[in-house]
Amino acid sequence: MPVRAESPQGRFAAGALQIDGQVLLDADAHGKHLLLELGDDRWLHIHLGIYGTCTFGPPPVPAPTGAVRLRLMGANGYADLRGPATCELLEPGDKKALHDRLGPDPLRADADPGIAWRRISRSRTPIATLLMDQSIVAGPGNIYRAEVLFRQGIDPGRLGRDLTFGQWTAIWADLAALMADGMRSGRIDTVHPEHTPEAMGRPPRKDDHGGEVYVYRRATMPCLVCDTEIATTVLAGRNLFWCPRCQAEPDPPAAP
DNA sequence: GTGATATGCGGAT
DNA sequence: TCCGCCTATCACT
Repeated sequence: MPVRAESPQGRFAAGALQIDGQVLLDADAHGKHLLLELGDDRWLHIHLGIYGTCTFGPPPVPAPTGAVRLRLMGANGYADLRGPATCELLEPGDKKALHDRLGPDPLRADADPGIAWRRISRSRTPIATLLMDQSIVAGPGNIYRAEVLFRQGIDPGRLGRDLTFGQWTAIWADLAALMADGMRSGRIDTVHPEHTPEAMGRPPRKDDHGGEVYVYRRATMPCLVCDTEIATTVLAGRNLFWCPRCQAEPDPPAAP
């Protein structure tokens, strides 16, 4: 079944023309990169970046609203892509180069966390920064890095080489579980059932990013577990959040 | 209406 | 380390 493609916004008009009428053969994802196979070893490469969205709807296909970079239409509905950082057609061989520059993805069956550990265990960079480096681990972003470090009680400023293998194994397993859950639900929830506001007898929360979290964007709010004020700082241009008490380790590293 | 902000990242400095 | 990309949303006038 061929797919219809168009670029109402116009910025991907040439690409949409090449896609229009082709059969989508396969889909692949590595970290934050989505890849759709078009045939002849050609793949459509999409990365949403920080702004991008992809929305889906059933037929009938409505007039596009907003800046729709790419609209794909099939028998069962349509998909609208807005504001992606990347929307391009890859030439043969480009896909392999993409995989090669990305670290293991906790959601992929072929992922080898040992490859990431080799980099992390030799690094003098804070673990909170390493977890955002897609060439080390592919997939986690600013929410998961803050939340997984909280859940594992790890100081974000701890250097990669000061992390124990056990801590890394726990981080990896937790990321795999959290991200798989996020894929299923379409939102990021990281709070254990016993720490939900209801279970703790607290008023309901109003986080605006969609999910229940421990520390992300909760600066100056009390920690859900110990009531300590959540700390925040800008690390490598991104807002980092952590609980100074729950994530204080016996051998205190410098603040990030 | 205006401005700040956002689950990211590449390139310039 | 900072800037800019690119779009939508929300708080605030």
